[in-house]
Amino acid sequence: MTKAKTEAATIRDVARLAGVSVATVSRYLNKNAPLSPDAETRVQQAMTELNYEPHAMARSLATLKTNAIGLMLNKIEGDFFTPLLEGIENEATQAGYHLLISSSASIGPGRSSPLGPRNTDGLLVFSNAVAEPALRRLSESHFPVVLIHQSPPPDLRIPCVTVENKAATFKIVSHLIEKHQRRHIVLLRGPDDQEDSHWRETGYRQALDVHGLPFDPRLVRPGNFEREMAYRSMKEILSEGLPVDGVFAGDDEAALGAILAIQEAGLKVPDDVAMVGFDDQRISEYINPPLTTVRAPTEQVGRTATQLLINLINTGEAQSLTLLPTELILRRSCGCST
Amino acid sequence: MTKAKTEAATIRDVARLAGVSVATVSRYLNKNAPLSPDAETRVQQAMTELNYEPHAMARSLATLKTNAIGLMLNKIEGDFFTPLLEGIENEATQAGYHLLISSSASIGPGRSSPLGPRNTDGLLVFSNAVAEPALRRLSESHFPVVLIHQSPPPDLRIPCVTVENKAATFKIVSHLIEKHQRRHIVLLRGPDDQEDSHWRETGYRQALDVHGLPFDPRLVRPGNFEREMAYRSMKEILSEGLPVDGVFAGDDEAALGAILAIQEAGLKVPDDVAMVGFDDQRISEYINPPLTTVRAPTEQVGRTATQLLINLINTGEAQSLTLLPTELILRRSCGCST
DNA sequence: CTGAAAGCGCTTACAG
DNA sequence: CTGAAAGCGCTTACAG
Repeated sequence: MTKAKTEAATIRDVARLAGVSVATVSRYLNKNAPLSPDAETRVQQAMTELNYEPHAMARSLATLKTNAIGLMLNKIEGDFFTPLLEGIENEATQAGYHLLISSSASIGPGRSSPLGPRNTDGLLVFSNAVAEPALRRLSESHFPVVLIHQSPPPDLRIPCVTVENKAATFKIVSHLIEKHQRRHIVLLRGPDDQEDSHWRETGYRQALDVHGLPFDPRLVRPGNFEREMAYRSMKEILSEGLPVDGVFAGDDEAALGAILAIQEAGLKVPDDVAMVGFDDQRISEYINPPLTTVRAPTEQVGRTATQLLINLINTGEAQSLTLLPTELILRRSCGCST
Repeated sequence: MTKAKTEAATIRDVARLAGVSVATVSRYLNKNAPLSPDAETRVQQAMTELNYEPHAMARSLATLKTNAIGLMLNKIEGDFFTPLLEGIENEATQAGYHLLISSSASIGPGRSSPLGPRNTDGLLVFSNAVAEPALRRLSESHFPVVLIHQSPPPDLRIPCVTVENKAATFKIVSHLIEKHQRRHIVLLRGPDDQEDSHWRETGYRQALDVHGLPFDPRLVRPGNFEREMAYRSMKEILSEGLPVDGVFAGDDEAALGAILAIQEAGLKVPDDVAMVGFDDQRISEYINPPLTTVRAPTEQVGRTATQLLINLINTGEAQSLTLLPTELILRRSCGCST
């Protein structure tokens, strides 16, 4: 066992060396009360001489503030995870907060969440990483929570930040219809338990609607934001002989699988079937043909959510819904020549 | 301000309700002393009735253990970050530790590291995220630290886990020489302050050496593990008219830039110039031609480092060097036909 | 402007 | 097996 902790100087040591009381040192630390210049310099000196650093835990216990925020997510994976975390970590440490991370995948079932009021001042919850009952409990005890890419249950006022899924999907599907004259556009749906899926489906339907195209349920298949699933769905739909001239794949990952299925069927992207995705993963620019897709400001999502959470911690208030704008990235898979 | 904390039940509430002393509840919690069955059930009941959860901070203060480990890195970015963190987070929470993350990039200069003996039981340090003097201080106070992808200063015994950079590079460069008869192989060097760069350079030189090829300093250029830099270096070397028939790019990112430069010069990969990288980024499989490279077990690096750290915390001992094996991924850019 | 003292929620010798 | 009490390192009314 290490003894590092017992060797470190405490506030009492500093007080003794400076010839002042513990309270005075504390006041110097927190700069929350006037101090004589004399005392100030003596404390200052003692602190540097002892190489003193306040003990975070002790301070937390005394103030009932932890100066930490927590991030809960399902699983650490995927292209968007890094920029999301980068945004969060940046804002958090800039605001003087520590960042605790926990993925529910690695918590054994049954064991309760390791992150909560006991060790954080507030929580960032990504997608459906925290089940509704637990969310409800947190919310009812007025514990600061901000949701990312998921809206709260209708009766709970928990702030949420996400991206313009619906509008972006509307735009990209409309692009297929208007610019490239596609009429039979497949939708590869995302997983049911992710809210992004639903908004994207809504955007897809709206785009058909506005352009007077009929909604054909046979063109809607599971894609699950996965390459494999999308591949199989696409294979299947092609084998059924339905007329298909375009695909909104749900996300880029699914687009990968769908493109493969199309090419294996001897058809061409985009000539025979135009393809669009969502996310703008890094590889989407490199595949053949390069993928037309939607870029979401993921780092910004992280930053904004963190700012909101810190606001919520400090003031008790935060905007309830933040929708960040997305950007259409036109490449060759839709038929554009760029 | 939230009042969540003052509403939560404390150990005292549990004791009162159960009709026992605070000490008894504590003993039940820690299961570190015999307890009468009667007391046990009463405490048990009181705890569930009050929905009691021990306060982590208070416990930390009393035991001088934080039950948290910290991860320090320079910047949250890149393809390997996600698997690394996944491995770390998994091991940490499985062992009952919290994970604190801090990137030095987001700490203002001057401000001291937010992670240390005050709020963690041990630190994982990635690459050169912590400067040597600070590392020395930690090590001298016997604070548990494990280094990732970086060895300690020679006089410090800090455990380190990394991958077989040298052996892997030796193998992949030898492959270029033996299987594809390349004789003029460029080395695009990584950044000087990353240890990986040096081992890879050593592996490159060894491969030339063993095969009786002369080392030509004109073939060694800065690549910096960056696409842009590699592109420029490659452009330059090609314009100088040196005979070049192969490139070890340092990493995949650099290979991207180098391939572009070669193709822009009207040459073919791999026919005119064979290309190999290091990392096996996700896109490396999708580029044209698909990149031959080295795959490192990044998640495993994270897991192993975390296990070592926890061992170090508990026993004071840990293996000083762990070298994880890598895997050669043969694709078309080297001339293999797969 | 400054100090003595109580308290934050826990753990752990020390007695019994 | 169990309780009273001191202590972990800080902060913050309360007096002065």
